[in-house]
Amino acid sequence: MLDIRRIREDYEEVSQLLQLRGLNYDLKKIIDLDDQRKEILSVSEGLRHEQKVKSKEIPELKKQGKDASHIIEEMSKLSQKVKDMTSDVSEIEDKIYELLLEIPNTPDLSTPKGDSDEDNILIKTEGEPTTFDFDIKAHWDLGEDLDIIDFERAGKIAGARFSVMKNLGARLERSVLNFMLDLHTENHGYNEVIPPFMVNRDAMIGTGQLPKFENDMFHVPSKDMFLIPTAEVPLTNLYGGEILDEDMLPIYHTAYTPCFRKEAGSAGRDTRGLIRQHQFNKVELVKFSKPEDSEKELESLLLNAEEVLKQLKLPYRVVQLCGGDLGFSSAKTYDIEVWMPSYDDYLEISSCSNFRDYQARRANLRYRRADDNNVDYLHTLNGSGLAVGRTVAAIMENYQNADGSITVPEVLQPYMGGKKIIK
RNA sequence: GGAAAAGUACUCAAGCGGCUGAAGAAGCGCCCUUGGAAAGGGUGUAGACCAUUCACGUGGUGCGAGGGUUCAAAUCCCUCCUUUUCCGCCA
Repeated sequence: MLDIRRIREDYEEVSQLLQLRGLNYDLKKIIDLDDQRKEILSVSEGLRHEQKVKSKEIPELKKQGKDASHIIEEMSKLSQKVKDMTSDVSEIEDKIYELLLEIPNTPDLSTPKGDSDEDNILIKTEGEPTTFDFDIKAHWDLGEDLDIIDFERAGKIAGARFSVMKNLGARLERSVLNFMLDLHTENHGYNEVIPPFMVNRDAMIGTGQLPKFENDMFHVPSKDMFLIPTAEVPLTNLYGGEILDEDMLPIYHTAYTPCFRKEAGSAGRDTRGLIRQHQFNKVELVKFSKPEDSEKELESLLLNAEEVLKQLKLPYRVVQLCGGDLGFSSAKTYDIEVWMPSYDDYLEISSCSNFRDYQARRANLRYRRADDNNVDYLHTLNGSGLAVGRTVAAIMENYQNADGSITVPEVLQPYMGGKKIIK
């Protein structure tokens, strides 16, 4: 969440940055409440002080065998007043907190204005869209024809937007995620984690999914827990409430997890194939960095994610998201989009974001600086490295052959038991 | 899921409702001793957050979390969380 002091002191700047998102937020109300809070607080703290000093007289009097009832009576009134004011203060604090939770992060200055992906800025393009000298198939047709994906039976046991991977399809999925994890741990310096796939409410608030987007999440009522929509949630909250030493930073984590999303509001979109599922696999990259380093950490994170596509020799491009497309908690996001032949277009396969101190404030992630021993919020970043299901789909489509078979990308062949082709 | 015990500062640990805005130990800082170190002696030592102040400072909060009782809570009551042990179930 935003620092309330920053909202007060840089009111104009914060408002203008938020306008890049194309929506208006009522910051004045927060400031008004904060004014109220301060006013009541200073009075109640004065009374509290009086209460503490005076109540010391009671045991003194009692020790001397004197009657203390008049002081006790007086204290009783004072105590009630303090209690009332304290609860007023905490009521206002709760309100402020609730309002702050609803305000998204301020976009980076470089963020283009705009309200759809058409306003995103093209950063770079790698490779050319794949060309074919035959009629191509979409990955869902390839999958069924090769008997490596079964959508119908998935519907039977779970419903729409689920899939069953089988045979070499299951093997391919596993190969892809192992390849990604190996690349990031062995070449890019990430430490592997297997986190819980369900988290509590606090964790979901910490990264910004709650309270605003509860409808998009799968909820387990009996435990009031949520199926994770991304490994970002458990990983980013890993050090919640802690104060890390500066020499621990930066911390790089990578994790494979399934991700669960209701995809509410996307009815009718991408209904076929692996693109938009209620459950999909993803390898996530998460970084904790010092504030002054987060900008360059985002660039290297992006390169780490790109490297997967480079090694798989899949054509892609990178865009910077405009204000309207930017995620709630993010200050700056690059999307990597892979060439998807059946779409005849690029499709998002990774989102790499710098959240700066926004999530750190929510999740209470801090570190102690070595030079002056002061405590400060650290910065969090994350990116998909990559979405596994979409990567599998992209491989299937880009590597398809005229006879309906699929060539296995070279770097995956060791993971596929040496197999060079799926047919 | 059932039963029991426990959660106090970086760590260990004491704590009869007011003398605990938290004993003691260890650790760490500084000083003495020493040629230098160790040992020994002395001495200092919550962290974080909030308010206020130009600042030194002052005030508030804090004993797993949140409520409650009381003039007053680490201490009494309730709920929850975590850890350990035992039982049950289970990959």
